[in-house]
Amino acid sequence: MKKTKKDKPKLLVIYGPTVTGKTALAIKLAKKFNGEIISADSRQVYKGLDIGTGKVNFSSKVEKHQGYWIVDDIKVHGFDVLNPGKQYSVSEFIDYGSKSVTSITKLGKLPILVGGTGFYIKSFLYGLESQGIRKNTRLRNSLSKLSALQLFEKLRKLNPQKAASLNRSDVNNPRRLIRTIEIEKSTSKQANLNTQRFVGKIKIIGLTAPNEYLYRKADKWLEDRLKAGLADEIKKLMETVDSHWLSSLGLEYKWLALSSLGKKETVEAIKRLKGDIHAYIRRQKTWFKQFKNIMIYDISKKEETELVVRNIENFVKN
RNA sequence: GCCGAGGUGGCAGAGGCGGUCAACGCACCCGUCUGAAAAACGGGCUAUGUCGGUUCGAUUCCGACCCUCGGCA
Repeated sequence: MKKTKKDKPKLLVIYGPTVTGKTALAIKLAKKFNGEIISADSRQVYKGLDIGTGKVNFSSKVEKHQGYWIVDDIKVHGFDVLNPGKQYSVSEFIDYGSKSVTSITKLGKLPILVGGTGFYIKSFLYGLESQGIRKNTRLRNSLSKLSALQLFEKLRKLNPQKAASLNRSDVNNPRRLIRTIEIEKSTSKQANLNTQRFVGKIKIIGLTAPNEYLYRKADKWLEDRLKAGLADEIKKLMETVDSHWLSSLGLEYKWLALSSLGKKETVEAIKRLKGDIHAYIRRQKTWFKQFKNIMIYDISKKEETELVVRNIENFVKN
């Protein structure tokens, strides 16, 4: 059978800051439109990070597998992909996501990409040119001792134009500078440039709400997770995983690890954690403008949430 | 009531022996983003308790008042 235009793959994307109910909506939509979910979340990929990453609501029926969960009878790809302590990156996400989309599409189902990691979603949809340029651990180790200023000088010698093009934020950002140098030093730079991206019909739904609304919801969410054993989850992880790795994850894994180690009073840690979550919500919101043709809905307004389903109905039937 | 200490931005808290004062952190707001992205990084916001006095000039010196915290009663 020949493929017609109708066979062009479709992808539904749901993006939004934490606590906007992305997963719950995705599950609802997956049931309604015969879909499967792909989690675009840099922390949910780890096994054992369940409560803190909010993989699912407590009321959901869950069946865990390596690399995916079945939640309320819906398959969610991208959970428990690797063990805690390991490194993950966008590049791996792109590969994983592509494979998942392909396999879901083959089943005749609708792939639904949902997550709060804007960088992953953007790269997946529009491509990541430098994807082929791998990380160079030895180089990174030696560069990690240098200051941002020193790194910048190094980059300027390698590629003055590139150095001059950096914005004020990146000039002071050691991590970004190291990566930029890494790309410059890559011997097969041109050959490795990759322009692969998702090809097909895309529908992007953004979920949001006013800051204060999300802050309140996030604080409540955290209190609930604490009652549900979040601290124990982290203590358990600390038995097998380096605490530096844990705290490099940020948010709950950082602050509760610190308090568990006695480096911070628990009350203080929770307070700071809430502040960090609020800041994270703000940062996530700035990603909305990175997506083309995104339709943004305010979840604090009931009318708008009803529009979402209708909107997607059109996309699916098209 | 008396004695002592003190009142600095939304909070916390430095400094300043009179000269556009005003750090850092937290909160809040805005932003950056091509292999760590819940990371990393950039920018912004608001202040000297009140009223007088001395002085060219007061956040800094003097006085009164108000308030807070200790101690004595």
